[in-house]
Amino acid sequence: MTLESVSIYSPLIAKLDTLMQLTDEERRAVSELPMMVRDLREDQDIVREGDRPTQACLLIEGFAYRYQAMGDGRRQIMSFHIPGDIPDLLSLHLSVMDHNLGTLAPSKCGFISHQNLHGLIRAHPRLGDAFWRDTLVDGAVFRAWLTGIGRRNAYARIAHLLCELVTRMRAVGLQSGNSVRLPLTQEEIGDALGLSTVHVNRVVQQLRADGLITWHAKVLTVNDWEGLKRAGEFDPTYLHLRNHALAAVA
Amino acid sequence: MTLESVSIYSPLIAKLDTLMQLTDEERRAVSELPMMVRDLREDQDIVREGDRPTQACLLIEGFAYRYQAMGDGRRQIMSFHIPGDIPDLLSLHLSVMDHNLGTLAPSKCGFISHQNLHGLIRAHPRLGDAFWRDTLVDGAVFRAWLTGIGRRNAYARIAHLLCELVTRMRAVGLQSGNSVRLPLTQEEIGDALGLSTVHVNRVVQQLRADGLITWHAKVLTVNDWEGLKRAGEFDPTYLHLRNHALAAVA
DNA sequence: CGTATCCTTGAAGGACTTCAAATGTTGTGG
DNA sequence: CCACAACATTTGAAGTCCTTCAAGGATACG
Repeated sequence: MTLESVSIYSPLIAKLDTLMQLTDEERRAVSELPMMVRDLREDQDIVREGDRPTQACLLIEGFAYRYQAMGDGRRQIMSFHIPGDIPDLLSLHLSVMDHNLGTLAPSKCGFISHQNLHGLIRAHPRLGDAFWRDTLVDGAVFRAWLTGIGRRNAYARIAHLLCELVTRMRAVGLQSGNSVRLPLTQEEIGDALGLSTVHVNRVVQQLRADGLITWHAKVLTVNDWEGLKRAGEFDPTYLHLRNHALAAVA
Repeated sequence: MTLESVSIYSPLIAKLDTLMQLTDEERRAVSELPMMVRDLREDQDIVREGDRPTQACLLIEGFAYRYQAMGDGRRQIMSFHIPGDIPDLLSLHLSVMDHNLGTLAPSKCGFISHQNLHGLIRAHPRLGDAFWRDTLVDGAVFRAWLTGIGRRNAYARIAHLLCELVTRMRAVGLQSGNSVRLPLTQEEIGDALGLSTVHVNRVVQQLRADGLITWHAKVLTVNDWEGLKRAGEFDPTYLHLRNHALAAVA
């Protein structure tokens, strides 16, 4: 990728590139997609349960997450999202949102109307397949989380989540060395993995003591990748990354 | 639906009907889809983790489930499937299976080649949308399970699962009165909800004692639908059923 | 530099698991 | 149609992983 091609479309193209080999023509079509760009603060809802969106939200910069609110004020976080993701792409074919989407950090978002998305897909069926594929990978991640919450203890669960996030960020070039910028609190980790904040804290300390990670000031560094993978029984197959993207993970 | 139209395609058409209003032309196209029909015994794997299927499996009769095997022999069940479902439809765009698909009861399956499925979608784009939509609902169910396993206690979790299964079966006409045929063991419930068999047993007894259900000889009867819904905090929105299918649930 | 947020620590309690064994049910072949 | 094996459900008791409650530090940001 040349320098001049770095734009608000770069994260999306990098992401699509992990899903499918793009032609120049397809790359051009994507980067002509009309988009309304907005800057969002931290902790802001983008779409809410019950909404009927007419557009989808491409995350360009920042960090987002999806969650379901319980009756008693607790919540279950069901996914974290990084630049290039379109977390509510499912609204293209599911008219009513069954969960919320919000930011975890100050973010830049590009809103794309369903109409334009449908048009792009009609003109470029292979891109349609890539988008469909993207929503299927989304589902695969839910399945992996199910296995973690249902059958793994807290230590393995947290290790697995960290492996997933690092792998996904590396695949779209968001790492620097062995570090990634992770603007997550321990409370959010807990809400994602079905654990209390207190317990997350104790387990994270254990991961540090075991020499697997250092995590400070929203920067996560993996000191022992093999060890962390082993601890979380992490196998990246379920992310269905194309080989070149997996290779970046080593 | 007239009597003469009852065929091996009926479950699929009933299912697609919960997703989208079908035209007669689309109905005809679906029922001309070439299909290799096979009868399967109970407890038989249909597709395994690591496989690269070239066909998808339509469940015509019986009961199926998807699961991931852990290193230590335990497993996490991630979904249950009823006639009309195509549990491995995702293989259409995800080349490698990241989980297993098997039968829970003697079943009749129709195997449809990816090639024919792609052909159908090309000729009838609206059906393609319906299939995409189906995989999105699949994902919505995973999210609902995530919330259950992550944040609900055993009592609510089991109640929620029973509500979901009854609702889905009713939507395609598989109920009889307040009863459905559920060929699930308590062990399988446990493997799906992240609970031990022993604990499932105790909680099911509680549900019975509370007058919500009777469950015997693989037949589940709901005695107090409102009570069961309340116990599981069940809201069917996430199943994204069309109104007519939801109405059948009352 | 103060205040809100996040991280950390200790202690007590609870939901669920594990182990072990008895009882009940279903299907099969003699 | 009974006998028996295989499987599923049920019960009891002990233990554990994780939660909850409570409070003290550290860190970040205006």
